[in-house]
Amino acid sequence: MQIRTPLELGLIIRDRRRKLGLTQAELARRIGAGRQWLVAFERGKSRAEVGLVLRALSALHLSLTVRPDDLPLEPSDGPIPVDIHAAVDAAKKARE
Amino acid sequence: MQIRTPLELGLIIRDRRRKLGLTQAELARRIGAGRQWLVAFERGKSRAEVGLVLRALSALHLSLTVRPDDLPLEPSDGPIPVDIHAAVDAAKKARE
DNA sequence: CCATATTGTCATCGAACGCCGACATTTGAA
DNA sequence: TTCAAATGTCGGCGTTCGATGACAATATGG
Repeated sequence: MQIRTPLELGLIIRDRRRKLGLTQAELARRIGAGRQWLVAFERGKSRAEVGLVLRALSALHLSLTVRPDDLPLEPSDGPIPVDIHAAVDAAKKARE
Repeated sequence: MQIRTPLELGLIIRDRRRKLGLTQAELARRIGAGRQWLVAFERGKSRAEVGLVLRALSALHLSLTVRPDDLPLEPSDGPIPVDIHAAVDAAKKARE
């Protein structure tokens, strides 16, 4: 599964946690985090610390892979390229 | 590439940034972060916020994928399973 | 339905964040 | 080597984190 945003990460972890029959409290305990941290993270908390996220993935036996994005299999009609400048600018404005 | 720790993530981003001929200041500017954040993150900062990390990956055209860890191709002799309890406990002690 | 477990929310608090400016160090090219 | 660019470090500042406990709301099953 392709990850683009913190929310996607949260949803994936939520689904996996449920498939494994774990409660939020149980998973939180296993990764050494507070239960509320998991609640917020599964709901897309963007400022969650990456160390805890990696521990959560590990505890759920989910492996994370990074690879170059180029070399599109379908040259045209692939995923729409994101203009990160626009995205960041929009985010900054949204912050007020 | 398989990611297990924040440091691995930082090193991958550092390598990619260099391959693309970007300076820390340039990349930081593009993702809307301070230059010092990138410095710390590339060196393994474990408490970096995940939102910025995802923006960095995106800006470098690196795609992130998550998949279940089971289904080992080599049933025996594969990667050593991590005892997350021990890992978390060790980390907590290391914190003092 | 009711009882219970699970999940979500609130307020508090110390700790660490990320930003910034300034400076030290390292790197790389002329 | 020399010098400028890039990288690393420091202190200060306001903000937000994540842990905790307590409570409300929402599943879940008997």
